[in-house]
Amino acid sequence: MQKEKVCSKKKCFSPEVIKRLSLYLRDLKNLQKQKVEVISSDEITKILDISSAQFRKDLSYFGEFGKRGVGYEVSSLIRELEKILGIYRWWDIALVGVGRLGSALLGFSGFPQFKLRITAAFDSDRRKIGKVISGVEVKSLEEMPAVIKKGGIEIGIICVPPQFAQSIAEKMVGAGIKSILNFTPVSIKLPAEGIYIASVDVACELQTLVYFLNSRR
Amino acid sequence: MQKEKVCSKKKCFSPEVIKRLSLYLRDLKNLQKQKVEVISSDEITKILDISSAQFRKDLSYFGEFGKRGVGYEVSSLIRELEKILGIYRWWDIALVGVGRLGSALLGFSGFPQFKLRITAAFDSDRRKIGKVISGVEVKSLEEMPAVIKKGGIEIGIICVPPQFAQSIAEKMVGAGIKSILNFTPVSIKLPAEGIYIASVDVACELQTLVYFLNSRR
DNA sequence: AATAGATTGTGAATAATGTAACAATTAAAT
DNA sequence: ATTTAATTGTTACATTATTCACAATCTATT
Repeated sequence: MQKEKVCSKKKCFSPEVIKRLSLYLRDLKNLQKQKVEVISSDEITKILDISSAQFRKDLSYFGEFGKRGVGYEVSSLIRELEKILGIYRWWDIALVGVGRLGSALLGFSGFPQFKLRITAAFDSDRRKIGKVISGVEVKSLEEMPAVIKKGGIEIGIICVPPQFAQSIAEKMVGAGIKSILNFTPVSIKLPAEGIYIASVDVACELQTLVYFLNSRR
Repeated sequence: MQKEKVCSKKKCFSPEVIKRLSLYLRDLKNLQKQKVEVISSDEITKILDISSAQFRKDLSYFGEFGKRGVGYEVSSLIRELEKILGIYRWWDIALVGVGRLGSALLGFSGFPQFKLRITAAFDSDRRKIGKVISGVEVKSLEEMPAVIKKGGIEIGIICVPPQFAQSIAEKMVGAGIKSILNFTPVSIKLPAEGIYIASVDVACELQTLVYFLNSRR
């Protein structure tokens, strides 16, 4: 992922645009639950804490979805964003490392809303293999490549202990995984082009907060 | 947090610099475990997948930590980064919402390395109150303000169901919390100035991956 | 002591990103 | 049928972030 640019019909834009788009979608769905039917760029960006120009510009890369003088119809903008983001079919996910965090993710209720589902889970610990967690059977690591290939799974989540992250990532890519969400606190290096890696490092997030806390004295 | 700029002795820089600094620290510690004693900006940024100029520039906002012609002494750069990031004392954290994710975070082993520790946990579920998870006793939500005040806790983690996130955040801030890590899939709005909020939304991260997967066809 | 090779720190140049401003359009009010 | 008020889509502009490029400095070698 990193800094490569993306191009649509209109122009080139940064991956940040896509991140924001999925935030827009999230908050629009929340608004829909609150029975909001129409919203202006000004109102929604008050919630999101960004400028209304940015919201409009982000959308403009993909088309015209609002009505001048009126705003955006929530339900139709949701549909359009889902189309843009690829939420028109279910996306299967393979998770490796069924520790505390892995188990928590297996039970995460926020996935179906976005047509995401973890359909396979793997661990090297014999005691975990065979267990069913939130409806998903934990399989042995040896089975991973076959299961990923057979299921055509393209998304992987890594929550193994850090020392195994790199080799698991390589195995995943070898089996056909095209993008990875990495929860381990290590940088993963992949030689293959076109594999996307996103990382979540809780300690790093907190450290950033600590810096700002500390700098205010 | 968002887009406000930060200033040190030298110049103004974006919060992104701080995020990278904590990544540098993380990877330097990993290198130290591998007995690497000196490293050049070129070598470390190969691991990090950024340009060496960026690494050097990021550091330059805070001082000169390398030796020309040689590189950076790993242990001393770690010390300097810890100083910059505020890792010179322990930082206590209050966690609200002891569900699957909350429990996972309570047991997360990556915190002590960065002098972070969750010292208080709260939940509204009577069945959870009184339980001890990873050495931390779960207390009732009603006790939260007093415990936060008494302990001088300034960092909060929110992993409650989304509908409660906003009010929990407000309560936390009222009790003295200065920065929040939000794991719920909602935008939190705080009127108070100078409160930092970082968010981790797993579904959004995955959606971004899906977009890139999908756009490659 | 001088030279060669390596690597930092940083000002200047470039590239990317975000914002402002306004014409175009809509709907409601008169 | 006009006018008014609202709000989008987009171009031009401003700001911010990243990279380049090279003088300064260090170590090792001759």
